[in-house]
Amino acid sequence: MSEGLISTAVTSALHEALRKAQTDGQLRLEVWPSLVFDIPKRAEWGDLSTTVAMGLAKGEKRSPREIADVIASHLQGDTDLFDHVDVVPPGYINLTLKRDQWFRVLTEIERQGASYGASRVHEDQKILIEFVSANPTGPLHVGHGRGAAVGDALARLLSLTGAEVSREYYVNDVGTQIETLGKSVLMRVQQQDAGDHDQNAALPEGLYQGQYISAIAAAFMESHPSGTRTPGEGDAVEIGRFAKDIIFHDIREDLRMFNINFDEVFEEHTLYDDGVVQGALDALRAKEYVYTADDADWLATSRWGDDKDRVVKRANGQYTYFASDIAYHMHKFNRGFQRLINVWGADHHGYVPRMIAMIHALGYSEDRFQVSLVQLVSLVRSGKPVAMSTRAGEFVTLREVMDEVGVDAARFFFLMRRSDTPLDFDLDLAKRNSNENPVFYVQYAHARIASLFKMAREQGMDCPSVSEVTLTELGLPEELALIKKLAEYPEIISESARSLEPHRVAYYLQELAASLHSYYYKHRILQADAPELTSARLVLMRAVQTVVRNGLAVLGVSAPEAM
RNA sequence: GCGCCUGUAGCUCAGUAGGAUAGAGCAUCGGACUUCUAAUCCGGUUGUCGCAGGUUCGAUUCCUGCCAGGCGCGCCA
Repeated sequence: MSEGLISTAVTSALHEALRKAQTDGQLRLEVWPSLVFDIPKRAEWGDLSTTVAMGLAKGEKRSPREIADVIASHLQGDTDLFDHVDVVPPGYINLTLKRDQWFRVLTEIERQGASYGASRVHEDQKILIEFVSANPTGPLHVGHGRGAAVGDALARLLSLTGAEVSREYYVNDVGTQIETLGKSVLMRVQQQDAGDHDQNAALPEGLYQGQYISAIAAAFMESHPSGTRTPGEGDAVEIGRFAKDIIFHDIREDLRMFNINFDEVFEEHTLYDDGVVQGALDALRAKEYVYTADDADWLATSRWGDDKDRVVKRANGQYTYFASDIAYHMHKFNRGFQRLINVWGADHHGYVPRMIAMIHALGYSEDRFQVSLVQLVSLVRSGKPVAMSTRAGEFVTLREVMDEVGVDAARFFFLMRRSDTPLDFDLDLAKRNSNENPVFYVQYAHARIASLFKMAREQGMDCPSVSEVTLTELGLPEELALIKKLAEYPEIISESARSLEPHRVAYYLQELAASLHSYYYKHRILQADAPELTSARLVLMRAVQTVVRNGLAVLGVSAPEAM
């Protein structure tokens, strides 16, 4: 788990201390403990602390205090690393590092630049992240936007931690949906053809209601000039395909504008065209996981904890969506992906157990499949919720939100809460240019530093490299606090990637920005009469800027040079 | 009825692979602009971590039961 420079050094020191205690016969260590550090809540508890002694007490049959003393005595020998080591009841070991150790962080950030935070925790994993996958029957709404932001951030996090990641969009283009879409457009075409221009009249229950249907109808009539005949029922499928192409084109356009690009768009119909569905079901039938009952075909998902078995082929001969999903996920594994991550709306959570059962049926371990559930977004304006009703087609589109608040604010807001909790998206707040707005606050930290460098250049100062400055000039508590914050970043990234929780990065950035603003306000950086101090501070500022930029990049938010 | 998620300060939310006196932003009150961006900063106030048990040296975190809210429970997609 330890990925940062400091924690790597401290972990190996602790490991060494335990090993020595063992060879000296002071500790038995029949089970080797996991070496975990916390950042203490209070400064007087040191830079890092570990509860390892408390965990060992039972196995060693000694008090945590005694064990902590033994470990601490060995750690104290490492005078390069530790300034001092304290043991505090009931058995905490609190570590305070030499200031020089913290300065190494600045060297590391300068050396790694945009790669600072990267690691190899997911090395050799080939991961497929499927997200958005909205049906091409209407424009993307804000909920899709949140899923898009989350999926993309997960992709960035996982590839930053060493995985080979593919972003994929699955298009449901089989079944009744496209036909329903076709019927919806057809009705508007017929209306318009009959000279009825009241496009607000509701369509029958079950059809798509939005304004975009009328627009597509108009486009259809333009490309299929009338005069020959009025389109009828038989044209629904053709019109459906026509509409799907337009809608999907617009979806891709919205996503491009939202700064999200997919490596692959996977169309459901190819699973049927290429016999993948049939092949998957045959294979499962050979293993006796698929059986026939009541004229339908079932997958025995209850074998793996699902409430009941699930139909894959209906009595009327049609396959269910689940059948496509089985084939699709088998196909994902067959393409060489070790790990599959699906980002879904939380309203689909009931579908997860049968998916997990299916993964077992296909012969894979369930830890190779994860679903990240993304909860609803409610828009708030002037303190009041914005009315949204999918039924009446009155949803707010992703495009509208992007147009109103901008891509950066939208992405940051979608990612600043844990994705499995509902999100209140305050449109007024997202547009505000003040510290109340977290996106602004973080971006401003970056811009502020950029502006500082501009000013420095105007005064003939370039930002020096770490090796050229006297780092001991950085003696203020706020400076050390900033460096410690920067040192945390690699762990934030690896934890965020491990737990599939990008919001941790958003929180971290707000904390880092707060430390920066506070420091910047209190202490002047450019001081003509103190060139050594100025140089050291510029180096620190550049490190902060690098980390802010890197963190924003994980969220897909820009880091402006000026605001 | 069954299942999943959620319940932490007035509001919006972090924190929880068990650890020390539970945090942030907003709101509110009071301060700071001869300054590299005051687009900012500093300080004060705020808690039965839904309730009740259990496991543990130690529980907001794990287990059980309840309460409240959301979502889901088709040979729909």
